[in-house]
Amino acid sequence: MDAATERSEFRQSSANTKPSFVDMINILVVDDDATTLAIVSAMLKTWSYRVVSVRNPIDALATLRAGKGIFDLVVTDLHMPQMNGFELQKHVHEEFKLPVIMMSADDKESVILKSLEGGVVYYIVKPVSKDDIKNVWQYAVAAKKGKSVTIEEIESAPGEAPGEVEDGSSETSSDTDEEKQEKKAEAKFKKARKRHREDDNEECMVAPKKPKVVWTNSLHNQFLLAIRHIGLDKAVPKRILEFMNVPGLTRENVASHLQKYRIFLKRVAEKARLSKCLSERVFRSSFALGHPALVFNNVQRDQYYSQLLNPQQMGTSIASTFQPSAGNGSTLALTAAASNNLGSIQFPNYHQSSSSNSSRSFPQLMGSGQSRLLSNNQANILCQQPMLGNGNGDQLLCQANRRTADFGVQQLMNTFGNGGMSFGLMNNHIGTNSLMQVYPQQSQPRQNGVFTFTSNPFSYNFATSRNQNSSSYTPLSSSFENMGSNVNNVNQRVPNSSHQLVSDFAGSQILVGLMGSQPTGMLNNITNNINIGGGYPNVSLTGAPIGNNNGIFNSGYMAQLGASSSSMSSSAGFEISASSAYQFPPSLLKNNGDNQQQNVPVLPPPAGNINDQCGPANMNVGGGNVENSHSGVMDNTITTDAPPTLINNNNISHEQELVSDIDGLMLSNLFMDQQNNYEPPPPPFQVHIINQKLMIFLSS
DNA sequence: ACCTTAATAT
DNA sequence: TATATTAAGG
Repeated sequence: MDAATERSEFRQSSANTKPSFVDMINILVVDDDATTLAIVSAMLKTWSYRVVSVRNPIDALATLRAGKGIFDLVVTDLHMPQMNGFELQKHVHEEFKLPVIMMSADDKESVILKSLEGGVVYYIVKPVSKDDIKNVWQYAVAAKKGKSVTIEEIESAPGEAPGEVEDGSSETSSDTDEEKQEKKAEAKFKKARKRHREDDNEECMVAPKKPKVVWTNSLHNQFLLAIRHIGLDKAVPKRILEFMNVPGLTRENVASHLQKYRIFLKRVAEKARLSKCLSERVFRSSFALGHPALVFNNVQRDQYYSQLLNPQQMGTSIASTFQPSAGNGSTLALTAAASNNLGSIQFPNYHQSSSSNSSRSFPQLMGSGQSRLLSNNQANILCQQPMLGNGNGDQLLCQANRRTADFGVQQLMNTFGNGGMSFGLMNNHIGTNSLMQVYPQQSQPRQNGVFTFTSNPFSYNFATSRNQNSSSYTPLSSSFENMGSNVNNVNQRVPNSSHQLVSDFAGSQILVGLMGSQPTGMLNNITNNINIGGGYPNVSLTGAPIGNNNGIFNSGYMAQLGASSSSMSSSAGFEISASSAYQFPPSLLKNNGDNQQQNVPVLPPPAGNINDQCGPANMNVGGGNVENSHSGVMDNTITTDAPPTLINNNNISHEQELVSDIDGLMLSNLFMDQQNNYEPPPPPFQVHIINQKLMIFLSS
């Protein structure tokens, strides 16, 4: 590759296109896990890199020795039996002076920092995405320039082009040797590039263009890490740049991004200020939100399938893209009807029976647009959760997992008096009512499983609940007279430290309702699968039993996918929640004598063909026993005490049938428009629970 | 010298 | 739309 070729290739990269010379770049991939190794290698190859993969660090070093001079870059796993990635990097650095990229599922900041400080040029949190590795050529090029430019540097003309930022840090900083070395290489890289640009000017008078920085998730995370490390108040472009230590990245790039980030923060703060229900504690909460890395397309899903089979390293990437729906025009059309100050909820796609209520709209999801910045990775200062709410102070806080400390705080603030958490759907009379509560989604260990959604259940999921000891229930107001209440085991359990995954579930895209519970007398241990291959199977749980360590499981699932979409970025908030209350259209209610229920929905006519694998019901919303043991208080409600049980089309017990009815109703409604026409189903998606992480796979 | 902000360009 | 650039003021 001659200089001109490379130069033009470099320019091509300005449009975020991969320069074709990557097919000259030889990458050694090291991972003891064959699956990951294969995946990463394959991904690299799709970007036209030359790839050699080895299963262990020893082989890696041997390969490097055997092919001395061939390789440009080493991509290695961190955790390997013979020698970990750190050690391998040291060896590679000492012996071959090659740049090393680390991969690991470990997204702990400390580990990432240690890696970077140790000289790793780039840290990729598994799962590795194609985008993560698309541009690794930059590291190879940077390193090569660092070596080859030395002589040219002398003859190159001094002076910077406008906009080109001199890396003054290399002289002034008190960095480690490794850092200095990297910075040196970086500076050389820049100078080399600049030199080429000058060549351009001479040769063809084409104004050179720097490659436009694409703020990939990982890059953004590096940015956030830097800010977190430096402190928001002291985080200025230069320092961020120094900390990020990304070859080719300029201070202007960082400044631009920082500007955007600050605008975002301001907007979030302003939104919050306007929300009456938002107390500071909410802001301080660490939400398990926006872990968009958990939302995958098919390709990524397939990769995860592989990893599912090799669960050695399932981690959550801190790299995330968080794109709530409201930003792309898919406003969630929830309406809240409230004739009194207690509020109620109306779902948009069925008839609301409580005619006395006047409707008012829910606003859009908060945090649309630049929502990646909202994602809850550790460096997100505000850890803000997007939320629904209306101008009347009603808030639907989509809260996912929270840290232990927050529970304490939250509970102190909770004036509902029923042991529940005071968020979820709340109105502006917190403390004076105990109507609607969506309980916090708590981190609970859960087993792997795969939900397959072949259509789009469209519902919100609200809860009333019983308290910790299951002895009393949150009363429902008359304004909810038609609302079924799926009372689940919402007893709270403060997750222990090992469960306090802030990244456990996505927040705004995914609100997970896998709520565990302390064992109570009313709850049965659960080992059942949920709706496996039968019943109302469009939500079929085809995986292993889901439950927590105590065998306790929530009894309700609902999901909401706000917009049908074929891409991650335009997908709307997805919600799965355990506890649920639902308002049934009166036409679909019947009196179920056996259960003395006035509000038992009738299964509506199915849409389309029904067979054992498809039907109007797309989710199994709960299961187990349906009872009405609280008629004095909740005489219009259905409660499900037991965890979900297998629903079998061929042999449905009475209780199960009831639940099935609910399922059918709910889910069929989800696809009915106001005229009771069924809406076409959205693209299929899947929900996977893998190693306590919930992932949504959207079809692409 | 660098940062911030706003406006505008690409 | 996201990022870059520029200009002006601190």
